[in-house]
Amino acid sequence: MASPNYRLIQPAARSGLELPIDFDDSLSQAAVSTALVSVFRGKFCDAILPNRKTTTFKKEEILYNVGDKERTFFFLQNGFVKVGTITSDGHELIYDVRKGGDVVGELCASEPRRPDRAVALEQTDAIPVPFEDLLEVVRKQPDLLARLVDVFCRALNEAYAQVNTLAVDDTIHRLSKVLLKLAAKIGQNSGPEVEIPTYLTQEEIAQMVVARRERVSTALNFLRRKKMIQYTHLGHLLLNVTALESYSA
Amino acid sequence: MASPNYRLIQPAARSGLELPIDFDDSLSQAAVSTALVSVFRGKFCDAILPNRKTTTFKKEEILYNVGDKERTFFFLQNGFVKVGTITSDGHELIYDVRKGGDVVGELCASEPRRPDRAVALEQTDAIPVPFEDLLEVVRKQPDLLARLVDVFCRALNEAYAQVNTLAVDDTIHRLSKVLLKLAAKIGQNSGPEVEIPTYLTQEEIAQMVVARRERVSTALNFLRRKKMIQYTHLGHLLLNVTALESYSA
DNA sequence: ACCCGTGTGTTACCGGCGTAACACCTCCCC
DNA sequence: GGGGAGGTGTTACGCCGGTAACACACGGGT
Repeated sequence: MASPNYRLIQPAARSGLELPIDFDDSLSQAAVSTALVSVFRGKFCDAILPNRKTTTFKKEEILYNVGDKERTFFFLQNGFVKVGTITSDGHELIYDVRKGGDVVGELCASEPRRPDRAVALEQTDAIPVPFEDLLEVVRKQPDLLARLVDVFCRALNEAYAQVNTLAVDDTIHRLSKVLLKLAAKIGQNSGPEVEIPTYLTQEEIAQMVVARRERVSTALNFLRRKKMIQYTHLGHLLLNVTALESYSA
Repeated sequence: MASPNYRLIQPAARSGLELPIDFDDSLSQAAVSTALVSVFRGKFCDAILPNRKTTTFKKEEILYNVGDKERTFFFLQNGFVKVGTITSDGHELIYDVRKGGDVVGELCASEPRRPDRAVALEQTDAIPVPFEDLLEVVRKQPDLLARLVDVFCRALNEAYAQVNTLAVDDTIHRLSKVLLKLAAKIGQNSGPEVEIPTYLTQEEIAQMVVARRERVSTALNFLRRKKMIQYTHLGHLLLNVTALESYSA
């Protein structure tokens, strides 16, 4: 498990460290999560989470795995988690990344065995809640119903969006969309750019893009040369969201 | 809008009309829908549908379209409907096919504008129900909650399954899986085989497989030569489900 | 009877991406 | 400090599948 080991690439990237100039401030809205973030915040947390124990998962630790039979949702308190599966040919595939405030594990609601898995990207605190408990709370507080439905519906929308991009986009455009999705879901404003506040290997990015790591490496450097992305000293990604949006459109 | 215009292909297919011999009777379970079928049947229908008007949609007619703003679910009474979208490059993409007993339109729950659309494949009767009415019913009859969640969760599972197959399978394997999904969702037992009881053009099948029509044409004939599929006199597909299953595994 | 619209079957070409193979870098640990 | 492990960067090769172009089949309308 080594640290960010990218090396600064060729003259093109090395020669110009100044930022692109065409920024506007529509960036702020990009960092507003469209995900499950805060959907469950507020009333939901108040109704469900008190008197429950939080569990801490270390980096790389598995919250739940493919084939697991317990039906529990996890309410993330902080940290980052990747949600995905292992494909039939044994490779990992990442559907989504979620952070504190989000819920994971919702796919267990209709299957006896989980088809997916969730793994901590950083140390993460989460509160496991049995699905039945959740239903019970919603039954007693019907005003929470819309929020529960919303969680599923948003996930469904994202899944279809993924199908769409797989159907029409090439690797670079899919990569751009993955980066924008990360910005929207876990990004933090960092000056005029948006930072992805966790370290992702190229392999992991490739598992989100659905492409080989080698292609993603080349594509990332293409975007670096275009000044659409750069790295922080920690190897975190720094995204020029507006540029990426106009590129991936 | 012409009728089934496939032509029987070359010697290989023409010379042998006898069925493959290795059938067992595990076929029956293949025709059991894993979809939204009958999830909403029974109590749900009793609670929601009485006193509502059914609308009839002719073949090719649109139940709802991309961009629509009304939030209504449609409870299908009979017929067949394709659910999909129009991609950014203007091509159609089909996520799913549903039949009488299923619900469509659930994606409107969290978006102001529909990202998807539903089109009748045959004449279809459907009962539109505003999403708010649905929530109201569930709030009053909390025992329906699990079923509502189940609808979304199954759709989510299927969407991820689609992502998985796009990530790992080539065209022929994706085609096999599409056919098996159709068998499971709308298939009818017809002797030892399962019939798809509506006519689908190769173009439509291609939109489900996510591949060009030309490739699907070739792939279908490959499967015909292998005796894994055949056509009825109406151009309906007849599937050797066990053979397809062992092939696509 | 003819034509045209729609659907199917097939092939040649070429581009994107998976595969394989390798170089180099950084960190960690012995 | 040397080696190994894990991560990144790059290229040559080959195949799958998109593109384009065309032939044929059928049915409906004039």
